[in-house]
Amino acid sequence: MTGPVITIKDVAALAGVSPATASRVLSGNPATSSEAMAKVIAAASKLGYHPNAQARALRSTRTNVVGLLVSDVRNPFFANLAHAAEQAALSKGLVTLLGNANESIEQQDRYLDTFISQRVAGVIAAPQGDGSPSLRAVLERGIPTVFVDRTVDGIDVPSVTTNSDSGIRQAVEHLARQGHSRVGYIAGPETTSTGRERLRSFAQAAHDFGLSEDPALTFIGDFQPASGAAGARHLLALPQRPTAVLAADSPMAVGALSTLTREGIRIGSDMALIAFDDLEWFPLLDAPLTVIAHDVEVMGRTAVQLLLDVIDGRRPESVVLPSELIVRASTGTPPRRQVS
Amino acid sequence: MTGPVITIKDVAALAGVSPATASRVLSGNPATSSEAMAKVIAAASKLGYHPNAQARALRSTRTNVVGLLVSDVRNPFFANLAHAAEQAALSKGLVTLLGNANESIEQQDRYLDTFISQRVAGVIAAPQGDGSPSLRAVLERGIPTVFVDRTVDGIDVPSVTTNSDSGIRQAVEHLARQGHSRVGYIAGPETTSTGRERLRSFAQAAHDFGLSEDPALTFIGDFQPASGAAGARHLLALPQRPTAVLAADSPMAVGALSTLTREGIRIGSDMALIAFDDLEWFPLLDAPLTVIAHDVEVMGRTAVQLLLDVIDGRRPESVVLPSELIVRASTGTPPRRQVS
DNA sequence: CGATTCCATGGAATCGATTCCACGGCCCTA
DNA sequence: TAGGGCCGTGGAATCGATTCCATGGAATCG
Repeated sequence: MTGPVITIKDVAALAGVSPATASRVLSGNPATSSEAMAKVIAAASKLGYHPNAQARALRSTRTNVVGLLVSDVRNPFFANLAHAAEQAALSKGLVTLLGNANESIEQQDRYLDTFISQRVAGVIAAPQGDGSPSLRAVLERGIPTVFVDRTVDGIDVPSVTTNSDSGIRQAVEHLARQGHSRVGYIAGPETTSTGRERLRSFAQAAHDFGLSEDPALTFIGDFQPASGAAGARHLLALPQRPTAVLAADSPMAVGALSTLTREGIRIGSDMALIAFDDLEWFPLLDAPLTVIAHDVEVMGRTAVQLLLDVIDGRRPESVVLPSELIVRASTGTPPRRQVS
Repeated sequence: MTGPVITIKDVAALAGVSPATASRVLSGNPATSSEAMAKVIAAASKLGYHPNAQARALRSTRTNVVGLLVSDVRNPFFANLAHAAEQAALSKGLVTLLGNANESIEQQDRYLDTFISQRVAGVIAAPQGDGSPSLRAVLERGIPTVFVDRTVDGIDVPSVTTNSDSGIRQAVEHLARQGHSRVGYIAGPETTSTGRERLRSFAQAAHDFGLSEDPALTFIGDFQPASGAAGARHLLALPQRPTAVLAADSPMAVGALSTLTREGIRIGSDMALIAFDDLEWFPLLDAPLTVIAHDVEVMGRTAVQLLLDVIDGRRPESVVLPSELIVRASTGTPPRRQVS
């Protein structure tokens, strides 16, 4: 069943050199003669040698594995982020161990513990909560870490995040100009920095642009589709319905959209809708969706670059990427006069 | 910078036992006294001990890491599959190393080599091509392997796949009944088993139900959005346009949808459209999309179960899951009479 | 031409855990 | 009471690679 295991000794024996020399050749150490190099390489490929990463990592205390912790790969934002980061890492010779926290702090910690045990070269995380024990353990061990998309208050590591505030202000201003005064907001969970920040931005902008500050207009969701649907149901059940809805991420926007559509409400005329995050199919909807967009691709690549900087002992500055409003038909028409 | 590294010796010393005993306690070996157990556990948690997975794997030649190779996490089908498999694996105590082949055989091999070097406990792969060297190396080493979604001709490993044929026949029959006779097909690449099988099913069904067998109606894409758009452009440029289009996966369907919409073609009335794979937002489109659906969740869980069987030395039967047509408005109306 | 430096090489220690093996204490039975 | 079996424990070997250190031969310099 299990084939023969080829070790570096087998390679060395076939090449007629010592394991030490074989190791030097195979790990690119310059102190080797070209003839030894040729023989070792020939022997390795002849035997189909695959170095044992465990043994290598154990001795050299270095690995080429980075841990990437996201909250849910089914969220296209994180799928794209994971893809971008993974491709960027690969191009630098690093492979990615993907952890899915499932928006759960417990699962997040489970993966962080795994990352520690695997002695990963670094961690890129979209963290939750406010500094779980496992997250602190990662940092205490000095494992190079960067945050992506989200941060944790009081933990000072380099990060790449989106400035949600500008996009949200643009969105609120846009709605206010269209004549909306009651705008529902489906927020992310308060255990995430993005959930908190976007809510704060929305509240501030609503105040600044003279929208209703009725607390019932805010529904706290969990960044997943079902809570978007729940949020929409909540907003529809209010005695005074909002005329526009802003959702703090795209899965919740999809959930809300689904509920609104099922209730026979026409997006763009009966109700305006704006999503945070742009997806490639949002323009294809009946009423193409107005969104607050940001560049996931750049975010992923930047996170890898920051991590490499940290690994190399530098102390890179955090990066904040812009967000901007893209107006489409879902906010195309002014609100109907309130029948009330 | 780097914190102190806690080894099992430190734990043993604090607990007042030998490293051997500490190891037995920490790895659940029953041959330990309850007092030793208590002391070791107390010491380990006091020191914040995280076992070195490398050392453990090196000695015991077992790991709790499984490699999951998909072609593109940005494809929601694979994102959902990865999520399902990862959650199922996690519940069995396994963590997942995710590889993204990006529909490229070269990247696929790169990850497979990494899996070998990492000495993963098993591999779940959606393979490409026909048995690349790295794939053969995985199998020759006796690494437990299962295929998911796709297979490779001539390589006999347990797999969990979808019976696309039934769904495609239903789709073709449905279109034929609606009066369509020229149906365009945007196929997957011939380097994948799903690409080949679905094309074969479509051709056979087109023949059986009396549709045009004009080869120009088939466009070979690569399962990615851009090729769906290219396929749509190709079909629109034909002297005799088709009245319906079937796309072999959802990203290509989205690409096609995007092009068709931009060209001012109304889905459901000017042109029927069917996608393979159902996404949660497909019902939300202007013309909700008719799809051939299958259960990704079950596929992911089943793949993990098969892999565990193989790891335990059993020889499980491959599983074939059903697919079925879900009719929505995108194929709602019969084709317009050909103006030609 | 002798002394010094340089460099490729091999031997052996090492990383941190697991596990084989031997040992000693205890209980049970003859 | 003596002998056999059982069980928890510690010492030491081991996994496969890297890397320190010593060595010997070639090259360089005065």
